[in-house]
Amino acid sequence: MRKRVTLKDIAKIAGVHVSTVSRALDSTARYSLTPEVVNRINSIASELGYEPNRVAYGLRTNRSMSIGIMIPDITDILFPPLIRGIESVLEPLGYTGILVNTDEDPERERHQIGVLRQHGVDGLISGAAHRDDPALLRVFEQGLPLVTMTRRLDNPKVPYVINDEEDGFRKIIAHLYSLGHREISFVSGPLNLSTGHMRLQAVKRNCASQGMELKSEDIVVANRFDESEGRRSTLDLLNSGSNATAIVCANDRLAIGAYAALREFGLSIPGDISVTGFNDNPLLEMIPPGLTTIRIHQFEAGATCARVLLQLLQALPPEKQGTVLPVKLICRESTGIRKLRD
Amino acid sequence: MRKRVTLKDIAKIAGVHVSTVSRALDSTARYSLTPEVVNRINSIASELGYEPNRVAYGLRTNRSMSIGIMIPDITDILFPPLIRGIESVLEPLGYTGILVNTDEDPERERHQIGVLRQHGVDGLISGAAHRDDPALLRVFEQGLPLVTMTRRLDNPKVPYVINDEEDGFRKIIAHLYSLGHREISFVSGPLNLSTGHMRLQAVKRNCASQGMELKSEDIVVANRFDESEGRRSTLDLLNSGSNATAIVCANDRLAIGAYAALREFGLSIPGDISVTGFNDNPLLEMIPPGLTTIRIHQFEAGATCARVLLQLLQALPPEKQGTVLPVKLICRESTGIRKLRD
DNA sequence: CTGAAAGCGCTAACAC
DNA sequence: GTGTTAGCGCTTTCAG
Repeated sequence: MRKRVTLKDIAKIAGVHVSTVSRALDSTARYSLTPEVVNRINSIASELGYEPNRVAYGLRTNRSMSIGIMIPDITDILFPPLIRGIESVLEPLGYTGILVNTDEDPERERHQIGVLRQHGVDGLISGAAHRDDPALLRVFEQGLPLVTMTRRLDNPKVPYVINDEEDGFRKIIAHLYSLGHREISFVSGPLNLSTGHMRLQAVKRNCASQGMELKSEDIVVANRFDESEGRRSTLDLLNSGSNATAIVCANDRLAIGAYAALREFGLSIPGDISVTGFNDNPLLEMIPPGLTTIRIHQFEAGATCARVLLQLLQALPPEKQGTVLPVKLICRESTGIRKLRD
Repeated sequence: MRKRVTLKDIAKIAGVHVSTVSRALDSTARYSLTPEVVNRINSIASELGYEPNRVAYGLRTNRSMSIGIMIPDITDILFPPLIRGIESVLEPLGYTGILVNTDEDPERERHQIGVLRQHGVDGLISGAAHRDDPALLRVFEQGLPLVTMTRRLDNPKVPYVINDEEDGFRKIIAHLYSLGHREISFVSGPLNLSTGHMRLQAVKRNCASQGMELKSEDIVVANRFDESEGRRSTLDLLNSGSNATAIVCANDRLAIGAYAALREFGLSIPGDISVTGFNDNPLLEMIPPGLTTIRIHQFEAGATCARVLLQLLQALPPEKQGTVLPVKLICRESTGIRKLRD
């Protein structure tokens, strides 16, 4: 491979010292040089196709200009837009992201954090946080800038950006109530994730305040936020002979699983039973009946995380520890007026 | 932030020289030391939570242990599995991936290549290659290990891993023929991409050899591999009054767009017209009618790319310049026997 | 305004 | 077997 051009190469040609070249190429240090020499050096640099060596820069300055992005699984349609959001604010500032998957496995997460450390990332954005997450907590305590995305730790000190789950389920419950539903069942996400936990709390609270029934037999907890668990959970619900007229799901993937289960039982949506989701995955519109759900701002969530991290990187105290992004109810065809009892 | 533990710290405690510590921690250099001192150093290192500084390592050895992964847009469901495939082989060897999006924009691609260079990536996997791609060609000529994924350059020297598009469309055309179809139309992908170009050639060739008609008016070229272009292209086709009884699409997303267009025309699939795709996106099964398509091995494609890159990194001549992965026909409900003319 | 020199943390000859 | 030394490419004091 052809050798890279270095400051030394430029210095030799320009007949100046490397430190002069370094200054000429650094917009904040340029001021101290003769414009003439700055121009000469710049033109030589671009002629030679000089690319600064960030590895050397990083060693010297202890800033790698890279940030770690941790995700449970990039294959989940939820995460790519978040990543683009992060990129949209970090890239213009010269940062690059190193992406790793944790598969919700704490051991793997620990390992990946080590890898990111070794690379000297300047900060960390985690979309893979668990409520109790010793590895992330240690990162935080060691002072490496960290913000969690879409999820949060139980520990309130760790900066986070999440969606307004409370408001989302308030809207869903109110919507169902207005359609005449008085007893619902809930397919919850895993409770070791803040999303799982908070959504369950939100549903309980809002049912109570609306005067809707949510029996404990009508709550089933999925082990993962995915279709197969959505199907399994819904089958459990159906087999238990519940009277609920609507199934509220903690996210869209669970709801799609619920569709499958209901189909197997020969029940129609929303004729026999209504179903709701959370997130508003883009492909949803193609899957009939269109799912009534809550739209979150994925791209914006990523971008906000990046902005918060940026403040942390500049050692500014973040404006606030946690940011809660607004959400919106999207009504489609999966919810209808309560079926009359026969 | 708490200062990182360095070799020097360990050396001081162990009462040896840094180079001794370096050797003790390097499994290939350990042999030259007393087992006793190796053990002592290792235990001190793990006690202190030593993490090697890859930036320093990289500067010294000129190997960053990172590889660049270029993707048009991570938001496209096609790419995440490829990335997991790459990761599955590179990660165990200690490599990490730096992911960048190009949005099919050559200028952005050029920029991202620069960024990756600056980070000193040891190699590059591009899923964003264009048939004529000066920027990638330059990377190749400069000797930076490079392999293109799922797509290839026209220049046959650049290593690539692609799917067997020829065989895929052979299977599709044969399938349609067996259902009685004799005249089809084709929604092609962009011709500046090898996938677009090769699929068009494959369809033409296989129609000819089967004795099926593919009029030039029955070919419409989409500007992007996405749903909106699939819809637009299909509308063009329908408005032109073609006699084709099946619409072959260059990928699944175009086919989903075709579904929308046909729905708007009040045509039923496959009653009035059959539709086929390519790729077999996982969510497809949920969208009725189930799309008949070609399944490619996404994860495996990524993994294969990584393996090829690994050979290149060890300066081994790759076993072959190009790898073509097998594909499989998946028959669902979007194809049926040819509608009888009225 | 520019040069000299030190050093970030690590590896790899080369000594002894 | 282990220590010494040099240096990867860069930034940043300190001189002059």
